[in-house]
Amino acid sequence: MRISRYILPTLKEDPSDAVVSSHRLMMRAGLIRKESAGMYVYLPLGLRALRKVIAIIKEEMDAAGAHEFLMPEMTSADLWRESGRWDSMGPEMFRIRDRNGLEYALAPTHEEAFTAVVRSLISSYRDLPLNVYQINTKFRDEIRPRYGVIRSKEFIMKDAYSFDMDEKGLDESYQAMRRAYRQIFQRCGLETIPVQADTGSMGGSDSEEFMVASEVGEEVLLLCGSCDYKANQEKAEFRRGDRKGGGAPEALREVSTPDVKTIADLAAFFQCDEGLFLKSIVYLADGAPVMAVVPGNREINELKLARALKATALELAPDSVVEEVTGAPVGFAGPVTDKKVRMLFDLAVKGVVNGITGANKKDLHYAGVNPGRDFTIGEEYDLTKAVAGDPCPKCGSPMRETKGIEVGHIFKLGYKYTKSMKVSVLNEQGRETTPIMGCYGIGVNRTVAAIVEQHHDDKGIIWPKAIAPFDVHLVGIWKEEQELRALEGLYDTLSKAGFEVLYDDRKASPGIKFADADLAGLPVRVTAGKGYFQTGDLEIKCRWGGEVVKVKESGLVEAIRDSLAGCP
RNA sequence: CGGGGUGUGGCUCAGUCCGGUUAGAGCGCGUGGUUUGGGACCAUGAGGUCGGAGGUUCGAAUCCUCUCACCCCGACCA
Repeated sequence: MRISRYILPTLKEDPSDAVVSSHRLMMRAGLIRKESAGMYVYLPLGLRALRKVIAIIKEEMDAAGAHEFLMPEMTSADLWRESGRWDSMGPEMFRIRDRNGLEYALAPTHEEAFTAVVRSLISSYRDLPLNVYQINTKFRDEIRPRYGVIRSKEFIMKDAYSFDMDEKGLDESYQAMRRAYRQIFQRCGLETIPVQADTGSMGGSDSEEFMVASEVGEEVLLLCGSCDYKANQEKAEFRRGDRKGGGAPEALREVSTPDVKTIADLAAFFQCDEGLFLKSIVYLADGAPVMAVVPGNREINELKLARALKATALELAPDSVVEEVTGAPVGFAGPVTDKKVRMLFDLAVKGVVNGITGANKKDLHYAGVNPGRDFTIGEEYDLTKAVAGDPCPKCGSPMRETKGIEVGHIFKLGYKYTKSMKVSVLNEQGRETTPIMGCYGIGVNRTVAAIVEQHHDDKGIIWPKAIAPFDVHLVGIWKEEQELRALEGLYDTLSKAGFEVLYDDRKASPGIKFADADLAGLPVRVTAGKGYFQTGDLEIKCRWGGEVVKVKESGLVEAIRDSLAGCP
């Protein structure tokens, strides 16, 4: 491609609204433009990179035996009503009506749509297993789109759904996707951290997220320093064993604590470790009040709590409910009470000796609180967030925290959709059987952004060769028309050799051309200037580093191949 | 939704506090010329309802009210 006839609107300065490097560089290199908040235009160069990622995903999905579909992006409300998600999805789903008042969703995901087609396509166990996928636009009314293409309202996703006869089959489908995903990201030149993840309200057992470590990541990961335990914070467990307090159990006593409500206030007031307090927080789980009791030095992991409760909706109870449940203003709740409220205790609570907790009376706390004697631990779960430094649940070594961008997610869906949408096939015995599903997503746009995030320097992008929009950046530094003609020949040679060449034939100063080449970040740069016109010397430079290599035209193709081979 | 911030030519920004001629700079763009191995130089030119609406005033980019958009932090969300 000749740049003189291409669209390559590079920017010398950082756009004022881009705060992360991938967004900045994608704008500056002329890959994308913003249409409005959370919506982006792909310019030709950006589209080429996007298509490379898509091609790799397709190849690997097909190789794994999945079948590509193309689904409507506007999906009928009836479909969502069947699964029950028309009501449960909430405002993140765009809903529209046609002129007759019929309701539709701009699909944020396609479980229903795929389940419905597959239902019409299968009737026997012989039709399974089946893995179907598409690469298509998704719409989500994000509360806050940000980081350019990393979190947008409209994005491209590869979503796949597997259907199997039983859990064993599902596991095979799942493992096939685990392998495919590793292959896909590896081929994209993207180093990902597969972590154990929560399956959310979907239920199901296994779940793995493919994360790219990044300061701008929106998820927190806990990684063990010595074994292979990796989990996102929503799921992460940690080894228990901490005993708080000590000595002989003291008598339960009331302590006047006027206006001392928060854990920090309490720690200052009682002059003791925050872990000695039993923080008691009232939630509404599907509308019913519950009290969660955790050590004061720990944060509640609401996902773990919701899972323990098997609740679909969990929210902090409003003050009025707290007062009703505890009989005291907010800040004085505790498990030592006669009131009948469902209580869940974190695993660490039983290890507290002579703890301190709210007395369910205004301005009063109990000290010398001992589990078992002063209250009964009925329901005990892991309810707290793991943080950096906590011991690994597998090996006990301290874990560290990293932020990550989620680029892929695979999980076992279970029967949620096949049951609610009444999918069944006949098994070998001729009995109706409900297939079990798996679900596998990749955020395509954010994969591109993550690659840029992972591979760049202060001058621009450094594309892995598999994703680079072109293979070779041919920089022609010419003055005379005859020189330009000679460069055309060179461009022709390289194109015929099978390279995708971005050829800078512009009448511009060398500085501009080199700067643009660095920004665009194609893996191999070939420079043809004075040396070429005088002695036939060409220069090859790899964007990934290394020295400038001089070659003659006869050895050029070979040298480029070598250079590309040396690139990630 | 709460808090904070920004809207001035294609881009990055100054000017706004303290109202006062034809609204500025750099980059980019057009033309002519000189240049040409790391974002050249000279000359000349085009391009702006100062986000929008209303108001105050002799006079508004500047003050007031409303509104829209965008960015950041948080909340929310699977």
